[in-house]
Amino acid sequence: MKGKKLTVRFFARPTLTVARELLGKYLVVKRGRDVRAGKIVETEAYIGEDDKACHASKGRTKRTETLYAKPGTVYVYLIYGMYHCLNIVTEKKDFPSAVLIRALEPAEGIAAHPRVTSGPGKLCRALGVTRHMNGVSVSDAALWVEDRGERVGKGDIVESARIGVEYAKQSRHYPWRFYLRNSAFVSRR
DNA sequence: AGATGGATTTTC
DNA sequence: AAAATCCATCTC
Repeated sequence: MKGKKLTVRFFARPTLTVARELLGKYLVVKRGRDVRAGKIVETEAYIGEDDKACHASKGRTKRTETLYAKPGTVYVYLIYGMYHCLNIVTEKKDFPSAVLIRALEPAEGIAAHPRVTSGPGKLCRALGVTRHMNGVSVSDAALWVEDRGERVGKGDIVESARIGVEYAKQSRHYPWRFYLRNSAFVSRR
């Protein structure tokens, strides 16, 4: 199955819009002949230095530099020493914002079981994504997002508070997590 | 130079 | 409830 590759322009828009519209799109990772893909079923938005849950709230550092890159840039970081999280930078260069990919429905090259991609750390392991991919662009040949023509209606999308960022007190009031209502592959069911 | 603490997952 | 495990960032 082949789809239409999303351009940088798709990501150069408000982060909440990108987070919503990524649902139902396909994330594809290619390494040599090894192609792995999955439908995006859960995302979270992280927006700007004022967002306490966003890594950029600490300012521009070596680690967060990627968040300030061009839209469409992939931001991968290591968490808890064991897991990687994959984000795609949004909006515009020098404004730190990104969408965290939290769950996939396996499509190609991944076991079709919710267990392997239902969570940001797990899906990176399933896709073979590591911090070495930090800074690559979705316009490169290693990783991209494509539209396979699946329609996602407004009623298919559930909004909720983000996971694991309770310390950012305001986060409770910002429903910046989005997932497909009917997906069995969402984390924290 | 040493301490600290995660946008997680699994297991006891 | 707590371990597993590493590195960017903070503190001295």
